[in-house]
Amino acid sequence: MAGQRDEGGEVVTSTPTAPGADRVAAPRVAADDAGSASSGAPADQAPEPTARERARAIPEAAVARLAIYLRVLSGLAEQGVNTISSEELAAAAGVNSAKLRKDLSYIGSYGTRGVGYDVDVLVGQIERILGLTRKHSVCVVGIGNLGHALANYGGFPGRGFPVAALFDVDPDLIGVPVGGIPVDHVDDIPRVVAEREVSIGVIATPPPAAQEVCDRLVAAGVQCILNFAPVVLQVPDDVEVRKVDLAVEMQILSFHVARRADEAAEAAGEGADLSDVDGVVMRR
Amino acid sequence: MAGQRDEGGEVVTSTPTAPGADRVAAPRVAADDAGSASSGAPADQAPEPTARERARAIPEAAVARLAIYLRVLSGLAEQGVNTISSEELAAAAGVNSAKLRKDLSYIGSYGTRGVGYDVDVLVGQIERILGLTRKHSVCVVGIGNLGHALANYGGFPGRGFPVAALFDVDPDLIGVPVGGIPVDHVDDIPRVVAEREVSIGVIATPPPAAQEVCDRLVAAGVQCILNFAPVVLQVPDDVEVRKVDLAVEMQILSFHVARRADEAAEAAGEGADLSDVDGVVMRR
DNA sequence: GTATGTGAAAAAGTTCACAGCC
DNA sequence: GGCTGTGAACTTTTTCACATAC
Repeated sequence: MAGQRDEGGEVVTSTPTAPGADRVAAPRVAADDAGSASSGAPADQAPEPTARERARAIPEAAVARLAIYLRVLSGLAEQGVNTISSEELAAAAGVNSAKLRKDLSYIGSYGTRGVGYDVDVLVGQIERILGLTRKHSVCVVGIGNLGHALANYGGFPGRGFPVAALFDVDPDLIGVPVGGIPVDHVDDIPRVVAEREVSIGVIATPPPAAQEVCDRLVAAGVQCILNFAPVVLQVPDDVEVRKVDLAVEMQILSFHVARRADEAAEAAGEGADLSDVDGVVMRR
Repeated sequence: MAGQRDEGGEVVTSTPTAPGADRVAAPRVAADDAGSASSGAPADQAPEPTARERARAIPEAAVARLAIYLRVLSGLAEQGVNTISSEELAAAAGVNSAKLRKDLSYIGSYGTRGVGYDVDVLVGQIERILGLTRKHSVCVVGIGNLGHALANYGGFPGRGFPVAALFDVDPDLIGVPVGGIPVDHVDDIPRVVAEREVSIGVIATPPPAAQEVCDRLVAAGVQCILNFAPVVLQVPDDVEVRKVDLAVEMQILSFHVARRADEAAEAAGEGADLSDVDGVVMRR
């Protein structure tokens, strides 16, 4: 049990105008010039799923879960576990096993029937699909409390995401090393981002500054942004934004506290009603 | 445009065995304990949908968005805006207007056709639904980099979430005030949580400690947890867990970077195919 | 004329359940 | 006997489109 939902941040991307086109194999022109299928990318016809196309077909929700499976699997690998069944892995990841198997099926068939999955193989395949075989340099903008904490992670979660630059506007901070990296002025974003090939920008500024910082990052060529500022960022379609929003998280919890209280109240009422029905008057 | 998805954390709750039962209005007997109608906002009076029952019916996904609308609306209210259309509000919140209207419809009908919504009314209603009319005391466990940052928010995002207690295991930290609140030892969780009526626990410990801390919080009666540790927490069905997972967020961004690169490559390949179709043999 | 509120349709995501393979 | 991989059924969420009300 312990059903789990997961999913995070916001996605602000290419929003395909034609809905559903996402999962469908490239439509293209109907006229398939049969034989002429060139070696390069034989989309239709030939099976050959090609990691490329497969990546396209992975539901957004499954991607988030793959990252979790990866973490669980890495832990298992360290403990020397070699093989695991979908049931076990699902339990460890807090999802049900059918979902887990379906998620894994999006990336290919790497299990062995009657046996389970090889942990190392799975780790490798998920890393490949998530693009973790490549390093993604990160910059953090806004070196306040949170920015500090982020910078000090020194090499973002699980490595593969080295922090390559820090930015702020505070003159007192410029040049000061935080987590080993000197802070640059936000005006230098274009130059530094280009020089250090930053591909992911993390925004940890106060809300009023977030949109402008975002615009600068985008202008500098950053296409992926993780936003901690409680602001809805407006970005071009080709930029991906995910957000981490404390206030929203707290308020969702608040909603559930309230709902729970209401249910309790309701249940009490129901109990009372039933008592009445049963002829019993005292409640509880 | 700029379609947005949103949703965060994980939900590990009551998982109703009967699917779909969630959305159904409480069966109950008509007999509603009349008097209990909260004075503040006499909703519809006539059929009395009862905020209680309605809250049950709000899709999880909509709740997260309501929190965002609330923030946008609060900003507008401060700017002196009195009325707003679904189209405008949707744009500001980064969703499409149909979705926004549907989301708002879950909480009631507070708009005026041909006009739009009264900002203050909407703020009030969303706050009510999210349970923000009540204060929810928060405790933070794990006063490291992140815990510090969280404690220093001093009164969590948008107030209504006062930080009432801090916990750690480090003897050097015990008694030291952070953000004005002295740190207690995790062994004191039961006592302090009860005394200060903490209803939300925030876990910012290193991964290995997270599950145990979680168990202690749950044992102390905390039913809502916000987890920053990169660990899948196992909790009873009646406890709500949401998580904020840096590594997962980064990896999802990584996936999109990779996908984007693949698409670019594919597009190049497709161009070549088309050349073939056109009778042109040379690619590129 | 304008904009909400909402049924009905479409899409996305989840779960079931079992054939297929070890 | 046991476990994966997946089509099909089902649930949830999103989008459409328009009657309804101002």
